[in-house]
Amino acid sequence: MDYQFRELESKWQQYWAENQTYKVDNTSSKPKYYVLDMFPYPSGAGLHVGHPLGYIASDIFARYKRLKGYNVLHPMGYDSFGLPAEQYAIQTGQHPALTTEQNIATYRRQLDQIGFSFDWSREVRTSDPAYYKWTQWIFMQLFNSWYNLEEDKAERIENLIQHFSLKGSEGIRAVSDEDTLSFSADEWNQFSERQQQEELLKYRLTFLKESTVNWCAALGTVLANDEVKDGVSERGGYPVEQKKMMQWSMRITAYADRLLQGLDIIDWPDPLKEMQRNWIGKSTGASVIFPLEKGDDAIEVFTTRVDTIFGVSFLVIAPEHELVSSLTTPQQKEEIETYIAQTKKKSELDRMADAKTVSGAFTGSYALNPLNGTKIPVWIADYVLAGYGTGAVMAVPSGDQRDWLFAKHFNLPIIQILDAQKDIEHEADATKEGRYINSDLINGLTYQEAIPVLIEKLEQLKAGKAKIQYRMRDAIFGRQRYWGEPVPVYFKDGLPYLIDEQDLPLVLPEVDKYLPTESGEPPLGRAKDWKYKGEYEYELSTMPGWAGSSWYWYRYMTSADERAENVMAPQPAIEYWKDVDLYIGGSEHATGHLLYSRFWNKFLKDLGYVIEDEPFKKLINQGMIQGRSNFVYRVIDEQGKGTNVFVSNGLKDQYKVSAVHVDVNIVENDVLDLERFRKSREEYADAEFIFENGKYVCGVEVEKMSKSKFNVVNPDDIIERYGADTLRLYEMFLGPLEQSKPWNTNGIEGVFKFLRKLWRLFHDEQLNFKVSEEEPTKAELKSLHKIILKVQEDIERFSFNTSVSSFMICVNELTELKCNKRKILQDLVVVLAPYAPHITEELWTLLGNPAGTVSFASYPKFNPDYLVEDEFAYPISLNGKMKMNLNMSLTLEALEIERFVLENEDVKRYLDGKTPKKVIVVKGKIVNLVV
RNA sequence: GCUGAAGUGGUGGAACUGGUAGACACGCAGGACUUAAAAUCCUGUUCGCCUUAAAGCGAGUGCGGGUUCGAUUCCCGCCUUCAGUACCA
Repeated sequence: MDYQFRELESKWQQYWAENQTYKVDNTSSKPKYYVLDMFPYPSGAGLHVGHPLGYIASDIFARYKRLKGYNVLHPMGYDSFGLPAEQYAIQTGQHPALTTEQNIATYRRQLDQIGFSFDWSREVRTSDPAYYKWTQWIFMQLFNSWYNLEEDKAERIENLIQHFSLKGSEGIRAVSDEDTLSFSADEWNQFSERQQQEELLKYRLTFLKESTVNWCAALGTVLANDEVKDGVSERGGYPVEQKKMMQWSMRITAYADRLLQGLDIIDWPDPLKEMQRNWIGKSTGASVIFPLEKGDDAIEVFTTRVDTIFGVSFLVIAPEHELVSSLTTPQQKEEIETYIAQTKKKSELDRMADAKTVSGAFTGSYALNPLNGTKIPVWIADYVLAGYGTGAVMAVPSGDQRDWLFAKHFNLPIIQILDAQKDIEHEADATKEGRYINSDLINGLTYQEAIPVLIEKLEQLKAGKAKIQYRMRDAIFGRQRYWGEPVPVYFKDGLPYLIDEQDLPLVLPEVDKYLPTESGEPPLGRAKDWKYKGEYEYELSTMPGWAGSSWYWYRYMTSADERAENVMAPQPAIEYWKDVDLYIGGSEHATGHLLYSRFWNKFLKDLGYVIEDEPFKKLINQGMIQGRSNFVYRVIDEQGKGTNVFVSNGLKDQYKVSAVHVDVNIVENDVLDLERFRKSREEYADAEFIFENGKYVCGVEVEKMSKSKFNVVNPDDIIERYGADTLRLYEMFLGPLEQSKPWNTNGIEGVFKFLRKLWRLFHDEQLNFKVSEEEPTKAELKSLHKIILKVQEDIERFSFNTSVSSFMICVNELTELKCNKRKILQDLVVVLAPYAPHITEELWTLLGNPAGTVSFASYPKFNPDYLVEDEFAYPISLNGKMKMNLNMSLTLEALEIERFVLENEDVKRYLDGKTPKKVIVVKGKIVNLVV
């Protein structure tokens, strides 16, 4: 039989499904290995050829680990809450659950035909109430916890309440809001319920807070910082403005330092770790309090260069700073108000674009340098951000370029503070070298010496202390949307309370429309009779997209039928699987999903629900698959109108043309299929062409893969034409997994030919299955063991593309050797099985093995003896330039090699009578003659 | 601006710890089989020079330097592309 990939692939896919071949047990004597893919949002467009790239890689890895004797967990599911389904619901009135259901069915069908070894009994969907019950449950745990800095971990809120009632607020070191009260135990006990709850809210790890949020009017919701790109929403590109709103937040900042430290122990790509470090943005410095010249108020600043404090010639506070109005003197009032009005008008985008122009206004008031009492003018300027630090900076023009520009612009003094600073008349010099001058008590000291002196002095004066500042903000945890997890909270007297645990899940109610209410409340406000215990108002916002994906890998640890109703994940399962050994996904989740997941994981660990500090031990980023668009060039006539004449790419410069996207599916190797082009659109029906070399060649450009660019390639089409094994191999063959690259179907024939060639090794001329029982030759064994070693090395360093080439080389060699020996082919089948599971399953069965067992065979043992050579064709180079090869025995030592080489006639000819100055011999590698 | 990644034939890419640059594949050209096409197979294919040919010579991994017997690989400077981030005090 010929290689009938269609029959063969569907046969095995059916077999695997019916026999639950990839169902995994939570008890096994084998070591565990957990391979996870970032789960997809099931969009209406279905999978394009770029989506499965990472899944194929992880599947190869999972299958390889199985062959290596591991018990492998490789699950898949859907992040099925999200905006697109809701936007679609708004437009069509169709319930997002229905759309989502349909989209998942499409995804499932597409995934199934690629031949993944997923254990589907463990599937999760974040929008399934049985799943989001536990997302809500985790929210409740967060609400019922606070962060104890003494223990450096989260604890139950009961501990805090107990402490308050016994000792008051004394001795509590917690991550909390700024405005916590100081009280005695008696005072606490006399607080009303309301006062107590209000106070506790300042400590809870999820809490309600008035915060400035990114409000996206077009989407009708709040967005997290990582959902806003360049001042517009990441999804849809709508404008985003700053707005103050009461919002649920997550106290992720409590974990900032642990999130930072954890990066050192996980095996992730460095750029990704770097992104997380930047996002967390830890800076070490000091807070310094500048008392005001008049009144009792003071301005607190954060600085990383407290050593420059004697170079401070003015303070700058953010226009939103709370002291602005009290600082503004009557004479300056108009100027300040004009400036504030002006900055308010500027959008985020303008502010960014405008980074170079200096602007600001003087308040008219002065502060005092706490160390020497110097009078310092206080200015406002929008380069100081209200949200970072204290919203105030001490300006040191001689050491900071921004301050320098400001000082020059407004004619403020520039004070030199280090003798090593040079040319501060022309720009700031941020050096830490040299010794201090003009600096009072640190004059003559170095940077290293000055810091402790200053910190001590500031503490003594109660005017400052060493401080660590983070850029990361607490995460806003609410969206004014319908299609998300309801927050399990109701309100009594305006205060939030959790619903009873036994009332979980709080199921998403039905609404008549998926739009905000007339009074501007979120869509949940439309739900009829939706009240807790028929009485209390529920929270109307829903959880953000990242909620459901922040713990899902634990849900996979048991199959659907084993999932006990009363736990997030059963303890024995967590103890067995522990963490994810390999996580594959895109780097676009660097500061969102991957940070939030680590945060929730650490929290769950603090409370003792999970075991590992870090959830994802090793992570690989797969590169993005870009689209590769094709263009035709329409000739424009003298009137500037488009004609129906199209000119081939190579000749387009001779005409006035406009480029038009053409569907890549009617183009092959950049040559246009004219018939299909004419049929593709009515206006093209009588198109005429100007050819080059008798063909119409299309132009090419790399762009995002999208429908509007007609460059989407659907895996279904590839599978229909070449089969899933070819698709899998080709996606890997395209290049290194981690590199972004455009999809180009042009080379796929080569991979397909390879599989046919492999098939033919097992068959005679008449395509009858035929293998020989003869003993293999040395050459055949060498070829086999080369591939055994190569694939093993490649997979372990995630270099899947090089394995595919090596498979081709191996099959080419075996074809050349006319090898059809069972002892070679059977091992080759196992080595190839992770990459091409269908054809290998078939060949494995033809070889007489029990059906469906190749996945659990043993990876062949590599024997280095078969690769030992007795001879080597040494490259002989002259001054490092390769000239010729000379065959020599590998037993020869350096001196013998040198003699042999110098006696060779051809070498003598190259030397042209000269004697080499030096002869470099590297045994088994190279000979280099230096003349 | 800062941080990170990358730059190799017509194309995707290989060369893993400094040791034969261009493996493997696509495309292209030529050939075999065929009435023809498809499929399959064979040969060639970095560029330039020289040559009827065999062979030979020279250049060559973004650019300019350096270290080394030897550099795609290490070091210094620069250019370009992509990604992240953006007045972070």
